[in-house]
Amino acid sequence: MLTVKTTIKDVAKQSGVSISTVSAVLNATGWVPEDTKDRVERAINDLGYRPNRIAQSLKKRRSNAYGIIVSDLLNPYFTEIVSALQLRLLEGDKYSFIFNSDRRSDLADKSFEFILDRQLDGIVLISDSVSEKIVRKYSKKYPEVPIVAIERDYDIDSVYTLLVDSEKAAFEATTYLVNLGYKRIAMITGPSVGVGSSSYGRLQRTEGYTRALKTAKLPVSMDLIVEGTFRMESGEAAMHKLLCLPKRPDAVFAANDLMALGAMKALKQVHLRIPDDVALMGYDDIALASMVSPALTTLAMPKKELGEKAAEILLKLAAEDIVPHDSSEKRLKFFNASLVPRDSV
Amino acid sequence: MLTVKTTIKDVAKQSGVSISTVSAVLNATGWVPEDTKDRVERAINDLGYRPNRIAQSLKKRRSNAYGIIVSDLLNPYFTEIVSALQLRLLEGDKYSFIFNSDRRSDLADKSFEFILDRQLDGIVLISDSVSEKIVRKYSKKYPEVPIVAIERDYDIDSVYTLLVDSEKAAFEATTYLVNLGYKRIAMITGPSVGVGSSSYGRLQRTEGYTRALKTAKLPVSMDLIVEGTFRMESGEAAMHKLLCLPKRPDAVFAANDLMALGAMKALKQVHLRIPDDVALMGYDDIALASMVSPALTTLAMPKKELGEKAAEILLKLAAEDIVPHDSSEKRLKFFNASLVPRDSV
DNA sequence: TTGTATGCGTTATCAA
DNA sequence: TTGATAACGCATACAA
Repeated sequence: MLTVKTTIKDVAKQSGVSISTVSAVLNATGWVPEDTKDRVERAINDLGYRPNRIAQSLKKRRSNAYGIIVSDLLNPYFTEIVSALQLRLLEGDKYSFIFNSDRRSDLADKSFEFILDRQLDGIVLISDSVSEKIVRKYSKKYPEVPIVAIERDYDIDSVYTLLVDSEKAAFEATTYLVNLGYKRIAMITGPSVGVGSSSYGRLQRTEGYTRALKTAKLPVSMDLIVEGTFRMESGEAAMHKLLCLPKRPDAVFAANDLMALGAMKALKQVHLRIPDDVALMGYDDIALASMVSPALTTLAMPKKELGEKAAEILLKLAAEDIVPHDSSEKRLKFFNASLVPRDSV
Repeated sequence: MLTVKTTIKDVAKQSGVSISTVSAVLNATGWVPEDTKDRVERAINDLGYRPNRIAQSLKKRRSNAYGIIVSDLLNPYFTEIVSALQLRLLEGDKYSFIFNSDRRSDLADKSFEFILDRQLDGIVLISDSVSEKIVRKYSKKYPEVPIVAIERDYDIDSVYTLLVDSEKAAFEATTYLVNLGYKRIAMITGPSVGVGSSSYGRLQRTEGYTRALKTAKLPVSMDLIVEGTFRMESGEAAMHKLLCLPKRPDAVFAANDLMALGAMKALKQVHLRIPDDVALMGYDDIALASMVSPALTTLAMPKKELGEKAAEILLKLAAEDIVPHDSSEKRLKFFNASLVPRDSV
């Protein structure tokens, strides 16, 4: 857009100094005497001058801004992570842009390229928005742009990876149900194809569930494992499917809260009591989980910690002004999800 | 970040032509013979060349990208609008960045400046994230950058404004409750200070409620009007306050769904039945409203339409390549919210 | 048809 | 201390 510009040149003319002097006071580089500094600052104010960030970026080859790619803005799990991440970044005086790929991986890949082409200083990938192929390609092409992946294990050395040990958490959750005496524990899993299928936690959660059943010498029945999409409606559909079974489950473990909420709706529709008829366990601990009734027992993902850790990695790298691979920072970090007992179990 | 660059120059050298030829094939301007075009394209591929968008922006003075500012990413109402907006923009081959001001108006203002300084091609403000003062200042300073405001009436001529007639909707909703025989209808309003207080719908909703009561010759009691923050917890707190009244309300109209959900939790805590003991009406129709139990009766904000309309205004302006004030487009557009009867009333 | 030269708004180097 | 001036990577008017 054709911007009416008041450039550094105008400021220089107005204050009767050269542009390099103006630049010096703007960036606090070099020493400028108080009086000229005042003159320049007044000129800046009078003209309402603001440095053109695009020109700055072109010259400095850094933008002071980061990109965040998320696959589904409608899932509170993501927005809760993003909120923490952005806030922490802002405290470090860095801006961030959010890209929502809206569950379409082609968009995620395009966004990823777009970010890189705009020379953002770093990028955070949450869950499985961007394909491994693209990340691999660009991490090689732009080795100096740090990439932080949350809940996605790219198996690319240069990528900072934050994972949650979901297998353990799911094992504990399922064992908890077992110990309470539930015998037919069903699971609503994440999708095996499409968005969400490559998130780190997806398989892990199912594996933890399976291991717990085996450990407890309970049968693992394929009938009791039904696949969802991580979205609410899919939880509802999955629950209906489970209710059609000749012998319905007495407990259901959903791979995320949204699906658990969907399952809750399905149960209420057929007037089954929670937890008396069917117990319900979710995963994520989104804000909503404690608001519904009965309040949802779930596994708390360390969303705030994940977001903040990602921000801190980025901020540290920026402060050290080093290329990612030279950092002393460990590249792989594990977090834990913890059980939050509420009324639905 | 020090990007290893393969520039247009490298491509030119590799393919044995000049940079202007490369630029010509890249931008499809001018006529380049097939064979040289092929050579250039092969070189681009071999080198993995990608145009530097920052340099492009600096030169072309447009970035092909838009900024979206939102005050609370955790409120699904916003993300539902944003999703529709982004998708439509993408279909028009435009990118957009989301800024979440996280309910802090200072951040919103800073983000707004940041966007403008980065010469994004336009900006969408949702609800009341950015202050009027800042918008006024910059709309004057950058008259060529279109600004679209959703549910916020800035009273600045150049701003495209999309509003929903909430007074009418709230009137209808309240009248609906009256007609069903409810006599003590309470209202949980939006905040009179802080984030949300300047959103267009806030006062409107309360006014529609008041007018409906007056029309029905029902008393308007200040005790029955309690203020929330548009967040879930505030709805819970407000409901508790209402329940402490000597005579409790038989219906509650919350100014948004999130607060209605909070109120629902409060009611369940004290084992009051919905709608038998207390009926509940929300506003927004977020996805969740239909999932809770009882399903929430609410007023459907035209979120998709609002987002898409904003995108279309921007796309149209970009296509016409005209400055905003010369557009034939009407600058103020009203939408309607419609009643969605469900089980909670 | 292709190449050269200039400028977009900054920052940074180096003389003065 | 301050001021020219050369990049940054690209697009484009104009020349060849």
